[in-house]
Amino acid sequence: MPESGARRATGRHGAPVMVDVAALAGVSYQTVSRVINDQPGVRDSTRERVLAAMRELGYRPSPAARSLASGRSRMIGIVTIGSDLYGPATTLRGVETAVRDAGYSVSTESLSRFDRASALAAVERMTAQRVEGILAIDPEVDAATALREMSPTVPLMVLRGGLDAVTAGVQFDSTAGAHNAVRHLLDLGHPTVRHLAGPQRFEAARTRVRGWRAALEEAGAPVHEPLQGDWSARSGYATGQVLAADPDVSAVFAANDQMAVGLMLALHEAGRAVPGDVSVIGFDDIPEAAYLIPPLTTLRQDFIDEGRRAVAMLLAQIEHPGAAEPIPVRMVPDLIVRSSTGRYMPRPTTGGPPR
Amino acid sequence: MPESGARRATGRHGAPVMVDVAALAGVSYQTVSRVINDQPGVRDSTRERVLAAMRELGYRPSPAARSLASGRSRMIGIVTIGSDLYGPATTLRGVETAVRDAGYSVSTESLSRFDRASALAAVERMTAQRVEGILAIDPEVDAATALREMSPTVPLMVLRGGLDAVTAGVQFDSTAGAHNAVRHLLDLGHPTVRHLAGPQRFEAARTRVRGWRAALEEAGAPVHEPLQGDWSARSGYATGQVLAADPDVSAVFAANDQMAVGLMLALHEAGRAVPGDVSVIGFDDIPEAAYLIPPLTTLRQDFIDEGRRAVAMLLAQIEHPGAAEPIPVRMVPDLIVRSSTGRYMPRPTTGGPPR
DNA sequence: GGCGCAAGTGTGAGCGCTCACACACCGACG
DNA sequence: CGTCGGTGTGTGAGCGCTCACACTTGCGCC
Repeated sequence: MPESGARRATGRHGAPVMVDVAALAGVSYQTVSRVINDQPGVRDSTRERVLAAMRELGYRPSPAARSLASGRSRMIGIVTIGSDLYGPATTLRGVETAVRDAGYSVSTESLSRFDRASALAAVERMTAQRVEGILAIDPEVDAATALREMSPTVPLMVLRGGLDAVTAGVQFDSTAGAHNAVRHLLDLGHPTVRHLAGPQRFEAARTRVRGWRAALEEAGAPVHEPLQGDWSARSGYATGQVLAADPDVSAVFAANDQMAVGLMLALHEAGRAVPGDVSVIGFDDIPEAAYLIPPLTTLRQDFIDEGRRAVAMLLAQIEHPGAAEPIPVRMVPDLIVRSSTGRYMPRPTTGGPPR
Repeated sequence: MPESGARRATGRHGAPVMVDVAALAGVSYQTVSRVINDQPGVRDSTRERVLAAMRELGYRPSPAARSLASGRSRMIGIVTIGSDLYGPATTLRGVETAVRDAGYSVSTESLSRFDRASALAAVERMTAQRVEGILAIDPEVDAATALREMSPTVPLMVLRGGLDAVTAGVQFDSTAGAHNAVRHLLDLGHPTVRHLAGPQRFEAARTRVRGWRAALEEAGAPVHEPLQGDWSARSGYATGQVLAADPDVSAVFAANDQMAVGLMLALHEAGRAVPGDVSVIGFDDIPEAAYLIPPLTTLRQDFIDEGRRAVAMLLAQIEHPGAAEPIPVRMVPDLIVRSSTGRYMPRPTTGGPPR
């Protein structure tokens, strides 16, 4: 005589387990298992009964037991550079959501520095956790190389890790963004465009340099050595002071919005108006970009979508090992024109007639 | 005759398991288990031998099996509001690091909206994953209430969730920050300070309002109704336009730096100089704050440390259930004075004698 | 009417560990 | 010199599931 409604629990730790559900529903535990994994071969009426029993007991399958018995953890490891940077942080959000939507759980690790050593250590920890796949977001270039060279026990996908080859089948091409930024400035009449680059240990930074250089060369404009920043407003300010001192500078493409912030302050302090004297363009479209003084022209990238697609590839790889030629995917950021860029105004030559 | 050096593997899925290590080391699996969990009662020489065997085989214990057998997942769930906001994001980093350092693994869930329903759903999912404790960062106030009311099967800690009571033993008092911000402005001679508040469904926003109001009342300064923003630069801009139109406004305290960004643009566009006509103070000290035009005076909070302390409390609660009176912890942010705040300058009265 | 066959259901074993013991072995004690 | 109590080690069982089967039914078929 089953005391229906009573919350019995057989499990050592109090929670109801599969046999409890089975007993309540009057079936074997195997049938319960079939229902949980919604496998075929269970009569609808039976399924309903099992479902009801599960609900009544508040039963939830033990992930540990499932994973032990099945050999599958249904967990994806995400390793990312944990920073204040808009790009990686946003990509992470997209990736996490996509993974979870696919029914996997996520183990995230945010590295303060995504170099070779920490990459390897992180992957090591992920492996120990028995993840079924690893997604690396924005590793430094040498870290990406190390990851690729390592024989991975699980599918590994590197997002924005550089090189032409790719681990898990996609290759995002993002030179287009920088190219468009420069094109925009050139179209505005600027003789050339200076570049405030990100740290070259990141592929995203290299990509921007390549796009910038290509656009310049295409247009036959002079190419000055890019200045080096570290993504921060601080570095944008420091290099901005250098740029501000050069009267020939009329347009600057910063590799991200944060550096553009610092750059604009340096320009402002030097008495050079934006966009009157110097046009500035950023990259990323951080939420504040539209509210800077002046509102910043920039490029918006769909990080969420990028993350989503990367996840799709990774999961495909997990679920159907083998297969899949690397598919090149072109990421074309949108140019958001605001007030920090304007027509080229030749500066009045000292000692000569203006204009 | 053991073929030492050979990578044998008994496990169904290829990886070496405990008995493999035991065989190689010439002990029983139980001894291997003792070594892994570094329990006492193993001779040093034996321990060494086991360790060597583990290394040779590249053995890593199966978390699923451990957790199934021990009933402990050694996993902490973190639920947070996943946004571009500096505070929660930074706190999350501190929390994650602290949890991992304590030898637990982390399951993070970033909610786009941390309201009642999503909070409950997230906790539900965490519970299904069998986490041993849950840490909620910056839930909306009603979500915090719901979490507290729910009978939690595991220790639950709410960070910045408001109310006076606390779930897991700490109570962070952060009214001091807002108080100091206002005090600073008052000391500069401003007759009063307007407040650009964050969304009141967040305790952090309410806290700032309380601190602001208290400081004003203490000083006997007039208290105007705070304006409502939503943490974004966008909303700061919108409300900033209102403020800019009021010639009596000489000092504004924004509940976060992002809103201050928008506010400053609105002021600028209205031709009101910062800090000449209006002083602005923010909150959080985002990395860009020092590079805005003008560099923003703000309050810096040690989010990392806050996270660390919260984790310590949670883990204490997990490891020694019961015990622990709520300990009030006072968070006193540092006032970072930059260029967006200045002495009060009475505006020239139209038609009357100046000053 | 006995056969095959599908659909639905149950049984045994085992995933890789930890727990609670049981068992050796050693020196010290009366 | 037998017994006690430690210290180190091994044994049995079982955690809550999934896997690979084996087994029932009911049905249409020759």
